[in-house]
Formats: sequence, C-alpha cells, structure tokens
Amino acid sequence: MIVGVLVELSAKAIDKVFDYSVPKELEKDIKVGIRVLVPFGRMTLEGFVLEIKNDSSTSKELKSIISVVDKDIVLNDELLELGKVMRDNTLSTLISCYQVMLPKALKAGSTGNIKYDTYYKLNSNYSDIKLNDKQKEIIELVKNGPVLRKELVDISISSLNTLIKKGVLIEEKSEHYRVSYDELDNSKMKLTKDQQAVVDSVISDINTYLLYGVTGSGKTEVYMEIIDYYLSLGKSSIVLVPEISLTPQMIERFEKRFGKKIAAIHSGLSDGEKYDEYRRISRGEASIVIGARSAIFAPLDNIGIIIIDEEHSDSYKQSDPSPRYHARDIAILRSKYHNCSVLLGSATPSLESMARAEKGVYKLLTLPHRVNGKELPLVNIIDMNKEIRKIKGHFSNELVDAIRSRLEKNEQVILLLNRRGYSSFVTCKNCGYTFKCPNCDITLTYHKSSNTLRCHYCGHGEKVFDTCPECKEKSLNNLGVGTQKIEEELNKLFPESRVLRMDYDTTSKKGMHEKMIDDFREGKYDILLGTQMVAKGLDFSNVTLVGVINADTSLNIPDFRSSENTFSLLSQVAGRSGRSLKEGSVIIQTYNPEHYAINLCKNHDYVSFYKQEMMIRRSLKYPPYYYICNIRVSGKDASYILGEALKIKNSLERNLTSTIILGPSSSSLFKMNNVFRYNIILKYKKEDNLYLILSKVIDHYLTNNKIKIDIDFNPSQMI
DNA sequence: AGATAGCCGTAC
DNA sequence: TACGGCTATCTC
Repeated sequence: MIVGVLVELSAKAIDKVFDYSVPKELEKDIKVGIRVLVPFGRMTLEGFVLEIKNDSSTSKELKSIISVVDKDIVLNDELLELGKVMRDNTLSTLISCYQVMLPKALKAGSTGNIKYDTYYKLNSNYSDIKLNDKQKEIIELVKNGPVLRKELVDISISSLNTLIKKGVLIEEKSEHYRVSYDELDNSKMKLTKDQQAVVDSVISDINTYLLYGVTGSGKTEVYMEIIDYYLSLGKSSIVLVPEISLTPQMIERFEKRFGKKIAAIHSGLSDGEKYDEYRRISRGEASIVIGARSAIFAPLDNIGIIIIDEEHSDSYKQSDPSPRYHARDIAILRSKYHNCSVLLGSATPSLESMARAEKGVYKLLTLPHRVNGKELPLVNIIDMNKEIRKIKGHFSNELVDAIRSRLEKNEQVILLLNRRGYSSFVTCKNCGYTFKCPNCDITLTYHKSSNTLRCHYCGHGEKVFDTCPECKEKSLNNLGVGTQKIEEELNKLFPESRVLRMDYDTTSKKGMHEKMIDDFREGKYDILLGTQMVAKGLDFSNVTLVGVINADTSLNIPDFRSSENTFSLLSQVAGRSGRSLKEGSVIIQTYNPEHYAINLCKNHDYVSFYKQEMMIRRSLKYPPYYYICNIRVSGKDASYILGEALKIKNSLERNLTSTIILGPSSSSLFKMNNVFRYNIILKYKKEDNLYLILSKVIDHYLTNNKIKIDIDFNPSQMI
C-alpha cells in the first residue's frame, strides 16, 4: 500500500503530495483524511493522507510512514475537496486551507488534550470473595451502575485499588466534554406574519437568500424557526455571527430552544473546549453549530441551512494569514455540495449582496417592521460645527439634556465612541511632530494607564516625555479621544450616574465582556460607553437613548468602503434603542451633518443610501461593479521591492487585457516591523486568465526570499 | 521550514 | 587551500 501525503509545512514549494509506503501492520488503520507521521528530509512531520494507491509515479525509493496520528478521519471527502477549490480561488497553499478548517488542538505539535472521566462499575462475573467493611461500603455505592470517580467521596482509596486489583471492580474512562448546555425549555415565540412569510419562503425552495430586516425585526427568531424545520427533517445547520455579537445572551437564546443540539464556538472557549465542541459536531452529537467565521467549516453531515447573520460584517473575510477567504463564498460552495439554502441576514446588507439580490442572483426577502410594532427610533443629528461654543467637552447640549432625562426616568443609555481607524495620539503643538513607530511607520497610540505610547501593529512601546524630541519645546498635546477621557467627562457631567466602560482594554480579561453585558442588563449601570462592540446584536429592553459621540471618524479612513462602514455602524447602533415597549431615540454628533452616510441615518434610509453609494461605486469603478484584487509586494529592501513591484506591474499590463492596474503605491502601513510594502491594485470585471497569470507571478518569486507576494481577492481593507 | 551542496572571495 | 558566507535546491 502506498499513500499520498500532504505535509504540514506551509511553503508553496512543498505544497504537493508526497508518496510513502505503508508498513503491513499499519495498513488497516489507513484512511483518506487521517493524519500520519512521516519522515521528510531530515525532519519528522505530520501530514494528511490524501490518496491511497498501489503504485507511485516517482522513480525515487519511497520512505515509509512512521505512525498513524488519528483513529478517525479529521477531514471528510467534502472538506478535502472544498480545500482544493479554496486553494484555487485564493491562490494559497492547500495545506493552509486544510489547517484553517481544523481547531487549534488538531494542529501539528499540539497533542492529546481530550479530557476523560474515570468511573467504576461492578464486574458482573467476579467470584465471591471476602470483603472488609470499607470494601463493602464501596460496593454498596457502585452496585446500581457505574459511578464517576469524583462522586466517590469519603472512601478508602487503598480499598478501591484492592477491589480493582482483585477484579471486583472495573475502572473505565469516558470522554469528558468541558462545555455543557442546559436542557431545553422549548421557549418558542409566536412569529409575526412577516416573519412567518420569510420562514415559509426559505423552506419552500433551495436558494441563496438575502434577508434585509431592520434592527429589531426579529431575525434571530426567524433563523431558529428555519433551523427547527430542518431539524425535524433530520438535517443540521450552521449559523455564523460576527465574534463581537456572539454574546452569552445570543447563545442562551439558541440553548433555550435547542439545548444540547447546539455547539457554540466562540473566543471565550479555551482550545480544549473548542476541541470538545468540534468532536461533538463531527460525531453528530451536535447538529446546530453557532460560531464566527471559521465555524463555516464545521464537519457536519447533511446540512439543511447555512445562515450568515450580519452578513455585511467584514469579520467574515479572513485577511491576514492566508488563505484569504470569505465565509460567504465558502457557505455557497458548501450549500452546493449539501444541496441546501444559504440565508444572509442584515439590517444593512453589503452593497455586494444587495446588488446580487437586485440582479436575481440571490433572492431578496424583507422584514420592514420591528416585532414590537414600534417605529424605528427617532434620530437627531447634531451639527457639532454650530455647537462649538456650547459643547461641554465632547458633549453637545442636546446630548447632555437627553442623557439627563433618561437618568431621571431610570432608563438606560448606550454611548458609542466611534474609533474605527482612529486612535489617541500625541502631537507637538509647536512643530507638529507626531510620534511614530520606528518599526511600522504608523502613529503611536497613547495609553494613559501606563503613560506609554504603543504601536498597535507590532507592540512596540515607549515612555512619554513632556518635551518634543524635534523642536525641544514643552508643547506636547494629547489629541484624540479615548473611552477613558469620555468616561471622565461623563463622571463630571453626571456625578450620580453609574458608567460602564466597555472597550478593548476593559474586556480583554476572559469573561469580562459577558459579565459587563449581564451587569448592564441587570441595571447595575445607567450608561454603557464603548467602542464598536456596543453597536452589534445587543438587546437591552431598558435602553431608550443611543448617543454617538463622533460619527465622523470612520468616514476619514482612506478606504472606498468608509461610507458604507459608517452608515452600517450608525444604523446598527441606532437599532439598540427602543427595542421593547418604551419609545427609543438616537442622537448622532457629527461635523459632517450633510454627508449622505450620516444624513440618511436620520430616517433609517438604507435604500437611499444603497442607491447613492452604488452611483459612486459605479463612477469610481469599485465593487460591486468591479472586482478588486490587491497584490502586496513586501520585503526589507525598499528600493529593490519597488523595482520588482514595477516589473510585476509591467508584466501584468502586457498579459491582462481588460484590467485596470493601479500602483505600485506605498501602503498606508508602508513600513511595518521593518518590512516595506507596496500595493498593486487590480480592478476588473472579467479577466479569464487572471488566476493563471497571478499564480505565475507567485511562482516566479517562489524561491526569492528577499520578496514576498501576497494576493488578496476582494480585500476587506487595503492596508 | 531546515539542511546541504556548490560557488565565490579572502586570508593565511 | 581552508574557511565563511551566500544562494539555489531538495525534501516521497
């Protein structure tokens, strides 16, 4: 027997199948999709068995497999095939595609972290022997069936051991799952007519659906009803959510309805816990998988529906380590295999998806009303230019008054500090000097707690001095607002109020995010102040005011999606207000009140926003009218890199027919960890040989370690 | 990713 | 002629 093995080394040059012979005694354990240990050069590596055959095409003498790693397959036929399509679509290595499908605990190097429960049971055919009192005690405890070791308290360990030795008791182990779900209480809500209509459409036909449903329109309930339907047919489901909205409250809703049938994979789980959930899925013990991006690879059989909630979220695109895939694309590929539907849901669908719905590629479904029967909250846009003499710190009079009135009524407030692409930085008032990272060429961020400046990309940190290193004047100025600063202002404006600050700093400790949400829900705080993480998915019935401190910052990012991202963020956060019986309102502070991405939030006018933004995208040749591909050329020698980038551009110009080629331009992270980057951007509608030509570019630089080529199709941001 | 074989320059 | 450093090549 000969096996074709893909070794676990993510280098393009060895991303191919190597043949090995199999010792006779291992033949029975070999299956396609398991991992084996093989000698490779001088190394010993793990690899995936991709082929089983009788002869090899190599003339070389084959080495032999050392051992078998897995008893059961880790990649089934569907995922093995899916990996190959992913490789072709993202121009990444096959091995990296397989690795991204598996939990960390299944990656080379990490070893058996399965937990076991030890339990004891009576040996049914043990011969009568004399027992002492202590031994009789133990027998008494286990005579009615197996008992877990941890339940055997206050017994004599030595007696226990003697009983095992004599064969009276049998010790056995069973796998212990570290995550448990409560039994279900079948909490089912009556659907509205609109909701029921959506459910009926989805289950009636196999399709890719786009569900455009306003905030509070009860999308989650619709998802659960559809899942329930497929469950009754014996089919499984995947639900993707952005990590940030994968809160305990969200999981609880699914748990209440589906109990142990769910497996929720989120960042709060340890690697071991994730592994346990993964095994429950692959064994068919859990048939509803809820998770962030990578949950799209859940090894479920017989999928009935794949749901992507908040489908516009850029968290569904993996951009940094290759493979640069989009979960939406994977969902559609898997739906073809399983012959099932995909449901994309959002209150602010991505332009790409809405355009596809308009063209009939996706089927559009809508939920135009909130389930509570209330109108969407009233949005008041405050022009901060006019406010300039009246504002208190970062607060307009209107916002202050509105907060005060809620506090008086014992209602709650959510405040969003829009920090997307924004940071607190230190600058010199005299000469304009700003502190930049010596490795990354980006502005350092000021951290008040440690009084340091830190680089968010490489982690570089330095102490803050009060004199400018450039002009030696004592005129350094801390610009930009952080949540801490706003919190201080709030404490001054409303000394009686209880403010909960939720941002990257305060939620980094495990479980903090969950605890904060619980505390706020229970009314332990009046005001929830936070960054993006307060915008999505949260559902607090007592929140009647949402305030946005600074709507503009995300508009200023040099990215063609900045308007879309701003509109969607503002719409999402506005949707946190008035979700229950009480009337809700929203106040948005901005220096650009006339900007359509802000102005159109006033009437929750997604449709007008969509139309206007589409016109701009068309005139500037951006998605969804054109595809975009970013070619990143990087290396330590800036002038060499630029030279090669120009060569690549020239060669592309000669070989591509209808593609617009921009650059090479230095990336906004031109220098990062002492590596220089240039971007070449391609805009195209149809370019038959694009993948072929780009893979030739990659191959050309394969063995050149002075230069690195990274290709990103449909990049979520171009840095 | 490593390890190695082959190629150069240079130091004695 | 021996060594070190660099690069191209190979891994079933």
